[in-house]
Amino acid sequence: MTLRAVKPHHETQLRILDAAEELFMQHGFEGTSMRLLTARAGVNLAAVNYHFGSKDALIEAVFRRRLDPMNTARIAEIDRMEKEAGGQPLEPEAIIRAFVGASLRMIEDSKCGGRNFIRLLGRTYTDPSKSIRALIGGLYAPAMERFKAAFERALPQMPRDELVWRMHFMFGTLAYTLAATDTVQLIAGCKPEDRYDARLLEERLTSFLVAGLLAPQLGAKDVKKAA
Amino acid sequence: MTLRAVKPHHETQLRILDAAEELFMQHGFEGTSMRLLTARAGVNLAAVNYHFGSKDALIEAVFRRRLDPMNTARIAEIDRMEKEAGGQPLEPEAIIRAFVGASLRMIEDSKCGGRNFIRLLGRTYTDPSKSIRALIGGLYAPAMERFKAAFERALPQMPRDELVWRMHFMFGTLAYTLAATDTVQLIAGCKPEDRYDARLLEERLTSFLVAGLLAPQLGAKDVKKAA
DNA sequence: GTTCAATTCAAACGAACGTTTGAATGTTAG
DNA sequence: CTAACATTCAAACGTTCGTTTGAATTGAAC
Repeated sequence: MTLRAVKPHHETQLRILDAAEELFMQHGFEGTSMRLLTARAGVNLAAVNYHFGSKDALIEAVFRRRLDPMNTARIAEIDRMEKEAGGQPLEPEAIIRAFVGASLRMIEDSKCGGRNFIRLLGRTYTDPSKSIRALIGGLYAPAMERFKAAFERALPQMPRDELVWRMHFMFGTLAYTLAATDTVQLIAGCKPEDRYDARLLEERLTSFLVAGLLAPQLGAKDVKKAA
Repeated sequence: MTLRAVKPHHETQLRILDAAEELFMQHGFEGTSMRLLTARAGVNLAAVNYHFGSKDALIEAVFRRRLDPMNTARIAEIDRMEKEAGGQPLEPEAIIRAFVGASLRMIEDSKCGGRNFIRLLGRTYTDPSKSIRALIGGLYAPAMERFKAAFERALPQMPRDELVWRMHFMFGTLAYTLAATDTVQLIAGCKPEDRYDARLLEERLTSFLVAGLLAPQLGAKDVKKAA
């Protein structure tokens, strides 16, 4: 035929990755069997092992596909903002927005299909498997270091370990918010009507995180007393 | 024999619950097989089905054992504080401390063995299985409602949906902090030396959460713009 | 048209899973 | 002692898991 379909560097792999993203989110890694996954993707059972090698390798590929570009974009945005500021340290709020925005923008982008991934990612931070957490940690490490440096420049008066803990809290708030989209209903008393508005959520989340990051620090006596 | 061991309302059940708590935390529910679990507990393979009925029923029992007393204690503490205040609304910080303290105190109490449970609990909020999240949600519902009422009295000027979101954020921060005790190292750059000091952590966490709860609210224009 | 490598396919592999069974053992009461 | 019950035990149940196999099919190069 004259009009050839573009070669998608093998569509089978994409079908598998998309199905895996959705099913891993719904049922977890161990709860998703290869038979269900390949059936959903419309490919043969052996296709995963042929194209990816193993189920574990597929899991890694699922995360790499989205996480690598996302964290690269985060770092690039911080670099751009710092260059734009001309040596001046950034506003804490701007740094937070750069980090939070990258996740929330993926929720909106339905074409990217990243909504499933974001929820999957949120719950994988606390996955029982040590190897999976190590994988995620490794993929996040460069961005984490970059943001820590930006925060240190923005908040030179804050002790190092205090900053580490507050970044941990902020990271956790974001992760949980993305993962547990249905737990809000538990607090609210079940009203799923409130459709996810990523823009509004970003404002609420940023406001919360900025306040937490800049919260009054413990006095030396408090730390002493606790120790 | 004359000296009989006290009957612990069947020690086998306790051995199973303790082993389940530890192994569920380490490997997750699906990642923990009955054979490994019963071997760790030092009981026969069939003991779980005999005493609890099924693996799912065991999971529920693991949560009920700790969660019911914990949330009962939380509600009792709020009731006590409100009675002590004599009709006056409570300080937001006091409410937060009542909620956070119940979790963190269990970490310290090594006799209770609740440290495993707390970490297990933290990651179960985002468990893929809908039935498990429903179980946790049901066990939390009464305490959640009680705390929401206390917050509404403490912050009468805050819109209802704003409060719901901020409680969601606070709950998430706590859950993640408890579950991902090793992710701090990712941010800090791997230093497991800093042993968990629950008292100090409570101060840090409370300071962060109070600031977040009382953060400046979005202006009406922001909400309008986003919608 | 033939060749050759890449991919898909149906079928099967051994292992591990949660659960059940029926006999053996321990415990309590008459 | 014995009857009745509760608990433990080794063994097996049927099912599902991730993976492998070897033949069939496809698509491009010569």
